[in-house]
Amino acid sequence: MPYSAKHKRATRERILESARRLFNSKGFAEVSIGEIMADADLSHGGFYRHFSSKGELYAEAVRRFLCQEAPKPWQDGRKPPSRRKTRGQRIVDAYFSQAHFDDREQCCPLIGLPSDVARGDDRVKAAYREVLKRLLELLQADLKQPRARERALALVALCVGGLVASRSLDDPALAGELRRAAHRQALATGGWNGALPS
Amino acid sequence: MPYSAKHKRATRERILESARRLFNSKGFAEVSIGEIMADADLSHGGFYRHFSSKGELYAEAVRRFLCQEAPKPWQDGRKPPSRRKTRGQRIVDAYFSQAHFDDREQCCPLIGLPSDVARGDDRVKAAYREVLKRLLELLQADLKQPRARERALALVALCVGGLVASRSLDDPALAGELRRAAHRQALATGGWNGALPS
DNA sequence: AGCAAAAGATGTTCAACATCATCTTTTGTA
DNA sequence: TACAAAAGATGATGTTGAACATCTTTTGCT
Repeated sequence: MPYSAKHKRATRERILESARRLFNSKGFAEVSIGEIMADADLSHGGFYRHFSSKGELYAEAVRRFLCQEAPKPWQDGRKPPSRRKTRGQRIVDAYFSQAHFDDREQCCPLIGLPSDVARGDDRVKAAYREVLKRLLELLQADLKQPRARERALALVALCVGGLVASRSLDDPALAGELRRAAHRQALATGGWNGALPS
Repeated sequence: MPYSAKHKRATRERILESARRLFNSKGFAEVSIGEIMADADLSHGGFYRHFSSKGELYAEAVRRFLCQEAPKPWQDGRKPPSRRKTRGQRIVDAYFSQAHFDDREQCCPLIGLPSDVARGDDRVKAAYREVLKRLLELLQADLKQPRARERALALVALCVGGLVASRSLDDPALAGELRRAAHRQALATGGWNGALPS
């Protein structure tokens, strides 16, 4: 048997990785298989050795994206971990950071592909739900206050809305204002207070 | 000159109306010109008597949609206007209503087409900004409290995020919970309190 | 009524693209 | 080193849809 099984898996990963980035920044219909394969340094024809259709690739790529545990660039902890912050606050801070705002490819999938998810098949929707639930549970666990769940839900809405809306604005000043206001509100909702980074 | 100028304008409106609804529920790439023209009871060929390209139609339709003043179904005031509510609260209540959630075609454009706007041309982005600003100003004017602008900005984020995220969920119970939590939080942020309608 | 000009319908062209068939290259195994 | 089987490349096919050319219908005007 030629080619190690490892190689095939690695190639498959390369395709998925390219697909993930391209779909996330441009959306399903705006990306062609040829584009994805070229991005992965392959010819378009080899595609069907790995996936049976564009839709299957999409579901798989989005699912990977939504479920991957790997830390994103905007989640790095380059700054001193600042032990004064709770986990929830760190999440919120990362979420509203300029880096996250700017990162089209690695951003939180909850905001990266809202409309495609709505159109996607069941597997995609299920993955979206899982990710949202995970974020929700993280936040909820952090809030010791009464009505923690409701607050956590509101935080999710604030995070998603703050980023989605500001992403859509062509006025950087207004976009920044919106993002920071949402951030500040999120900190208040979480019961976290202090200076704003980013 | 055959056909009254009125007729042409009316036809153009029909096309725009069909385009608006279809684009809003399915997105740019997923709708064909033929589909739009059929929806408007016209053949695809006549399209170019009114618009020079699909992109132009899109920009125009979205712009119309974003800027139209006509009240949407979910903004109706069928219930007793309840003079206890401020304008801001009425907006927020309408925004988070079940009817608004369900209304794919007439929903607030800020949540209806987030990803298409990001890809759209400058006119589309400018229109999006205008709408968001208008909503922001409405809310801000309603908040007499200190930091009214910041609160209004946070409200916008809550509204957009609450709807976008819950729209993407395949679990109706969780979606409803998220929507109601965002609603409740919005009421608190606005300084409005009272029972929740839906 | 007859005409002309514009609206709308019908059909064509062209490009993009998903899918697939087939050919070539690579590499593990004997 | 030779072979074979799978990976990957090349090229073909069919479909879709945007854009456009051209034909037909409608209707305001004389």
